[in-house]
Amino acid sequence: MNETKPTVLYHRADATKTRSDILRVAADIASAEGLEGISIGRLASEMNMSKTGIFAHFGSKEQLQLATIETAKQIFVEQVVQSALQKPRGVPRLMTMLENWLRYVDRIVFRGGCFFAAASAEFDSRPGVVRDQIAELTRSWLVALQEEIAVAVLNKELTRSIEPAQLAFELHAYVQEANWAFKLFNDESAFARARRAIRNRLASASLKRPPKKGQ
Amino acid sequence: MNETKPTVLYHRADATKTRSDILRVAADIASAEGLEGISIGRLASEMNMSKTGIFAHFGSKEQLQLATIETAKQIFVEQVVQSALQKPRGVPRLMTMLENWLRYVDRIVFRGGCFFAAASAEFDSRPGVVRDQIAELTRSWLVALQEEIAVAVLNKELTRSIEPAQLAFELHAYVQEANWAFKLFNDESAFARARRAIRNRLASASLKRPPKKGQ
DNA sequence: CCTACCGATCGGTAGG
DNA sequence: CCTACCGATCGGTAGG
Repeated sequence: MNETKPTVLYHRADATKTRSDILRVAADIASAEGLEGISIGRLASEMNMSKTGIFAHFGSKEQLQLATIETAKQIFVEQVVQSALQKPRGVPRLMTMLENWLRYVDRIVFRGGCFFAAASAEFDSRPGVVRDQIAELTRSWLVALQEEIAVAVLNKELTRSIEPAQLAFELHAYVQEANWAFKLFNDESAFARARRAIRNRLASASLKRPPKKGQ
Repeated sequence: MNETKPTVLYHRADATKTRSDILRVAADIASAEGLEGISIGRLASEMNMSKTGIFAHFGSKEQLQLATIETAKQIFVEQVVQSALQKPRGVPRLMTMLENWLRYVDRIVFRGGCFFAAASAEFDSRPGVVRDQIAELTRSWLVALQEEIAVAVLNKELTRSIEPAQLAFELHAYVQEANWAFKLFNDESAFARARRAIRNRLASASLKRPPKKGQ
């Protein structure tokens, strides 16, 4: 079946490529069907490889899950974080982070929506290193939002009565809700709702002008 | 092992009781480990019954999942909805619904947090009747919030510029975020954050007084 | 990277 | 409600 049949040794470059191919497939499956859903047999058939061919790259299912999370993190950074780092700190960077996140969900970078939203819901009641890793990465995203808010306060873009952790909680809630509604109801308008919520919340937290009531 | 060994027929009342006992265990497991996590074998060992003893009550795993959702719905109505129906319509009832929900998560009615938050994240990418049922029940909770907001606007408790679906999106986002943060970070303070967010949002949407900026 | 295999567990059935 | 069983699939191992 295979065109090349390596006899004993494998080129390290090929193995690295194979590994990262496996992990991209794994991350996509995991976002939709869970990190427990990425069975080694399933990956094998999807990659046209033997089970042990997959297994050899990771050594255990838990290691496979951890490697999948690492891959998802790289994709997340690439899609959501990187371009925001070009923006001035404070509100502009904060807005870009949130907007990038919404578009990353809308563009279906992962079939199951935000990888970390799915993974954290799946593992929040399963103690272990997988859960710990998911929590740590998610925490650092929340902290990044929070730090940008703190900068915005220092810049006087936002009133100094703002508590960064509180505002980060609220803004993060909006985007998570958009992911949730989009996935569960197939409802594109969830993104517009999240954008509106963000805009209003930042307006009411800004010094510039008194917030318009209601909407 | 069992004290009573029915030979051929079973009292219908006993069977009904057994069924509901199975389903309460199933709902608790499902909230933490997913609706796919409630295997028939696992339920059998947890209930000290045979697999077919469990199976006979439902006929298929999918029917078991649907019955588990129905049980979770009853528990949700009992814990979150019922006492709110005693309150006057509009803002008082809305606040009670949200507060009951936060306490239902904090009190760990289900080991995995809100049953429907867990189930919707698990099934949002798995088409079928299970997903449809989860979506429908969740939708009706969102609509209930929305209707209470609409009443509050009619009552002039909230400004008429409020769009109920938008405000429901935001308030629902806060409580979901609290469940998420509580489960993932074991962080009790998430409830206080949600309460603060709700209070501020309703204040800025109310006619009574100009919202305080920031907090 | 492969074939061949392991014990455990899955949902489900036959028959009582 | 039970025992006894089915084929499929799980994570993982032996040996190459």
